[in-house]
Amino acid sequence: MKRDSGYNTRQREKLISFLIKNKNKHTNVQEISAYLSAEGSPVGTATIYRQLDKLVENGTVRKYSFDGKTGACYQYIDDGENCREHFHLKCLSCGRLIHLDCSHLREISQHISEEHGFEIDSSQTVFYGICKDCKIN
Amino acid sequence: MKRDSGYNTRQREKLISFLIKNKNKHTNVQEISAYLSAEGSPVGTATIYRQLDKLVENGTVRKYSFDGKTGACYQYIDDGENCREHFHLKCLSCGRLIHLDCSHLREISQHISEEHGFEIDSSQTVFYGICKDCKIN
DNA sequence: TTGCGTGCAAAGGTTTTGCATGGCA
DNA sequence: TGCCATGCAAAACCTTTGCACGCAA
Repeated sequence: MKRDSGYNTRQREKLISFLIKNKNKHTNVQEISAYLSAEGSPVGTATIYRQLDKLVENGTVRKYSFDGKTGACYQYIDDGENCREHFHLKCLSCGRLIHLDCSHLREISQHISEEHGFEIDSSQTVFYGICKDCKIN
Repeated sequence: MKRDSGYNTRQREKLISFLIKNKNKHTNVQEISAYLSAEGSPVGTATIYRQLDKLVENGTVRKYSFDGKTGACYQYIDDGENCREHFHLKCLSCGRLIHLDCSHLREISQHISEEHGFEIDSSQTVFYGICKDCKIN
């Protein structure tokens, strides 16, 4: 993972700083832009998109596309949690990202690989749905 | 399921006809519009969206929102035939969207629901990876 | 006749792109 | 100095909406 690729600009630092601070939730370009402006370090929208693209590319950030309507969401991924080994569940209601390490699920990769010839990249794959807590309410 | 709700207009018939003819694959508004125009029965984009909304509403059509970029995909749902839930595989290399209807995979939803209390929305969930063809090359 | 359906054009929102300028290494 | 990064504005897209007219029932 080439986390340090690219120049180290003020905009990039502010962006990553914000993403890390909000790594426990998903955020979007609008939110990022508003925050950075309010903080006195405005960053152009185009730049935000371009930086996010790179971060998604090198695995630092994960991108979620729910509805084309709402726009994409982004979330910083911690190095420590080895997210390549397990799957993720993203709650469409509360936005929580659940790390799911389950042997039963690991069979899925194997099955799809053997029977369908498709090699799943679990670091990019996210199951969307409604989590336990949100289902109750 | 109130399949016969609404007026029976020429536009609606042409649209449903096209959807049924392509029920084995995903289509989108652009494709629908182009086809109907080429066929000599052009239908306004707004009308297509409005009709699709209704069809999705009453369960005749399923809507998929993968990438905000590509726009939404739609698929006619047959009672009994292809109305079972299925998953999608998206090749990160060639971009192909593979439509995967497999009983083994259907267990996944059930497992995650029962063991982890998470209700998967298969219309939003996509497995990312490398497809058979791209793996060879 | 009634009121939903349609088409057009305009508006809305997100994301991308062109181009000149700025700034890291 | 050589490139990459940035910002602005414009463009590209997909989708929705307003409004007058058309048409099914």
